[in-house]
Amino acid sequence: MPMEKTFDATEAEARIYAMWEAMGAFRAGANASRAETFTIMIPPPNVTGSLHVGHAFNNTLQDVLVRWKRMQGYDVLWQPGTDHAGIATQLVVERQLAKAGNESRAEMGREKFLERVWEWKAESGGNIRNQLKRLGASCDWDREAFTMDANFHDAVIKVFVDMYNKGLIYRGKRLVNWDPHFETAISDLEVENVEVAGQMWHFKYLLAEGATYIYVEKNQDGRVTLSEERNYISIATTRPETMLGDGAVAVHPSDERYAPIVGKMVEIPIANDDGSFRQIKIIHDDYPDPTFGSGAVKITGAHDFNDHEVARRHGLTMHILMDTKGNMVSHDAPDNIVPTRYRGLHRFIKDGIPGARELAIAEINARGRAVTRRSGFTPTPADDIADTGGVNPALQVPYVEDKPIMQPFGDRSKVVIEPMLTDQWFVDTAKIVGPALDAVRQGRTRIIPESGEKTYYHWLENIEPWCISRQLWWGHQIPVWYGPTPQDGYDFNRDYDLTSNYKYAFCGATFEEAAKSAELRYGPRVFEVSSKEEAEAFRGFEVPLYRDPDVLDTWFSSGLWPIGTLGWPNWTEDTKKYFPTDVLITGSDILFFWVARMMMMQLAVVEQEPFHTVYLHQLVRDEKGEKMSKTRGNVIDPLDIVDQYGADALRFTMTQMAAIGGVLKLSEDRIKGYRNFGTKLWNAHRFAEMNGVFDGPRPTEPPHPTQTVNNWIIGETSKTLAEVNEALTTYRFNDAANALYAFVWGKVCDWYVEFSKPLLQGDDTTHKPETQQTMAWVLDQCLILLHPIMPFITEELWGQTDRPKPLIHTDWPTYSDLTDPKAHQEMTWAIAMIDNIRSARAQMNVPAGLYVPVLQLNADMAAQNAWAKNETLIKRLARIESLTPTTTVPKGAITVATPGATFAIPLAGIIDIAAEMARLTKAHEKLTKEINGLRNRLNNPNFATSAPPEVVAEAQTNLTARQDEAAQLTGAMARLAELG
RNA sequence: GGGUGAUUAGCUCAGUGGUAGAGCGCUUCGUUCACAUCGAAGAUGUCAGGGGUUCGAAUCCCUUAUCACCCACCA
Repeated sequence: MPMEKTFDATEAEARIYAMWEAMGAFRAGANASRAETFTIMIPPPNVTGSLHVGHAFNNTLQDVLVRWKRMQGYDVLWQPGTDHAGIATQLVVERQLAKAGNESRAEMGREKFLERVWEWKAESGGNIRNQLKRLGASCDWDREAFTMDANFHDAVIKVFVDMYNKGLIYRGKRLVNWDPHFETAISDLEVENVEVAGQMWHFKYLLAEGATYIYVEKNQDGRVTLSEERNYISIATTRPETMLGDGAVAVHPSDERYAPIVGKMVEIPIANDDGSFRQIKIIHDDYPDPTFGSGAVKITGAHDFNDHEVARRHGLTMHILMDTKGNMVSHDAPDNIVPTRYRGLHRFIKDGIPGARELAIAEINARGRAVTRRSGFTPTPADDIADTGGVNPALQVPYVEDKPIMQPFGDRSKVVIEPMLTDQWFVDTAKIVGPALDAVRQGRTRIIPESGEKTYYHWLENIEPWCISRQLWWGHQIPVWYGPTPQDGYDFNRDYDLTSNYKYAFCGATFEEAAKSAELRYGPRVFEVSSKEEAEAFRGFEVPLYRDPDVLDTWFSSGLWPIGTLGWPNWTEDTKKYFPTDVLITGSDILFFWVARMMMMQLAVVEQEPFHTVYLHQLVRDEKGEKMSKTRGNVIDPLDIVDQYGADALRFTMTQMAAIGGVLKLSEDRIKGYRNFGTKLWNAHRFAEMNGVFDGPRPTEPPHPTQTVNNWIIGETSKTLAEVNEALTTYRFNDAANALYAFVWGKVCDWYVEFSKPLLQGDDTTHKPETQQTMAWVLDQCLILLHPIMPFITEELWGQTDRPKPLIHTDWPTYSDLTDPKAHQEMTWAIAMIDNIRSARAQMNVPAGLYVPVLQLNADMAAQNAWAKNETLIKRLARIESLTPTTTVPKGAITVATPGATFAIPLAGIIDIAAEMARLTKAHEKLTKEINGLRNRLNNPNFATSAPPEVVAEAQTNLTARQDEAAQLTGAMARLAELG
């Protein structure tokens, strides 16, 4: 049955993928003919996720490598799987519950809620897998892993316990980024700063007991610009509500303005419940910048990262002002410093309800402790902010503020992050960072592009402790149980997050394990309870231990992805065989989140690098270079592309654009272009089929034909193989795709198929069969070489004939350079001649279909030979009727100069002499320019002595050739001039 | 503030010392003869500006400008 005119991607892709799966084509070790392994771990997408263009790009590149290596006979494992994605997943399920009007998470309790999450995972966790399949991803799906699988969980817990026992994990009260919406700590890396128009307020902090000082301000020349007696220090802040927790006011030691009052006390301008004002000290610290604001900074140790450092240096009390929801704390504990009227208020205006900030401003304003603007400040209309709630606008200064926002990953909401002083678990990264740095520095792991290494060093060399606890339910629960501290009694009645109440911690993979160490302290009286409330209820009985309710940061578990998916902590056959893996392919945006952590953790756990190469690919943007986002409405859904143009077109486009570095701007026009490429390949096969090329057996070895064209295309094929190998070895995916595009379209279709027509369509008993054989072989090579990038259409074309194996398991070729130098030279000449004749004809408006007689004025041996051997082909492609040697050129002929030969096409009456003269002049000018350039180089004595000989020789050859051509043109112009 | 990278054809981008490239778009011509998802021909460049190294620079160095991203951030 003859082939269809085009490839039906939708129908064929599903059928072919099913065929591959049915035969187990993707299984680890499938088609392995050698012992070496090649392992890639998929960067696990969120289990909540659906495929976006970033995934499509990332997985296309992985699949290209995997298919290439599999065809080469490596024992290939591409390990798929998904990440449980703590926050994102918990949120999805919570929203679902709310939507369905179910009990909330809090109402249903931890156990029941987790059941719901697992149910949800079972229902929709497989979406992304099916989407990856549509792309053609050849993962070993039988091994699909999940970061909450039982074995993976064991690995995670074991690592926690080991690291805990080695002192690499500790619990501490630290200032962390706090998400008041989810009420959990988040990683520094998850915070994104967004510029917003904010305000800065200036307030007077009065000196205690009516003290005064002379405030002197100087300009840069040291001249006094202001000198007055003051009883206050001016403090600027963007967050007035935090002044309730101030521990001091800091000024820079070099700041002369405040030298007289350092060490004195000032009053916080918000009254305590009893009407008094809390007093704090003015201290010296290097942190304040004397040139910014008033140069004096209020220090709120519990709610600002910089202030926190200052407070620690000076041993200041850190007053916690807010609860886990971002409201002012309302409990009655004696250490609550918040005045009664502020308790329970949100920290700032929300839903139109004024919060602590607005109340504070109003009170301060009423007391006249706002600082009016100093001279030199010109108010603008923007200063009159609408929602000031009766506040004197004079004391507000507009200010561009960087607000920390929860990074808008997936479904997470944007919420302003609050620095919070809480008890959290940390990895002491400084202790494990060394091997991860050395691995890259010493080249055991290479990062591509190299700039990634610099970024990697920069971050790791300045690494901060890693907060790994999250106040969520969905995730790996921290394997630590708390027991009572004897001196505190059984005191669990304080707020878990907001107190420094120490509890004895016992770590173990299971309760039994943790209990063993607990018994060393308490004796054999411990038992497990499910919560601290329950522990409280058992006060006075035996010793109740309750498990830390927090879970581990998702990145802590995904940091173990390479080894955890391979069976570790057991050293299984798989672990031994496939670990360490080979290459990690991922976006540069998760270099710190994930790559650096995998390096640190694998090295800490098994002292091996998890992979030898990290390829950081571009981030995908829209055609304008903007991030794709739902709000911008510029999202390209890769599955829409697959539906419309087929997976191969998308894959080829992405591969072709995968240059090293930069961003990838995806546009639909390109995809369309590469869909056309598939059609072109398809039609070349159609041509072959119609010409009996596939009638005989397919040659598996390069044929040895007699015809120049056949030898030529075999040589070109071998060059392409070398280019593709080189490109993929060096991760230059775009080079591989471009080499194939240029070969298949530019060489095979544009020239070889055309050249082959007279041979195939004649009935010569040697030329025809050898051309059929050669074309069959060449087209097979096209399919093989393209398969890693365009697996579907190539497999479909491969299957047009009976084959021993499907293409996916066909051996990647190993032949080396098959170029026949004579064939190469002849074809180069023939192509140049055809190009030149076509060009001259087109420019002189010779009808395209018209066969013309051509006169040969002169030709060197090579040219004569090339003509003689390929006369039929050249005549057909250049539309030449006959070639006649001659010494005289008739009137009204156009001249065509070609390497080593000059031709004339007599076109009396057809041509326009002026146009021909213009054409020749233009060509001559171009040549002259080149000749001058070459001559200047060669005439420079330093060139001959300094440049490599082959460069000099090449320049000389080029010069001779150009001069030759120019001379021919000059002759033609002279003849033409005689006519005119 | 620190870091990294970018600036090449109308557009999107390759190109790490040896005659400036691709795709798309554009212009002209052309469909019985694999393919109009096509073919043939053509036009288009101070390789951001300035300086330096070199026989030779889009490429290496310095500098200026603009832009992008990452990290840290001024209360």
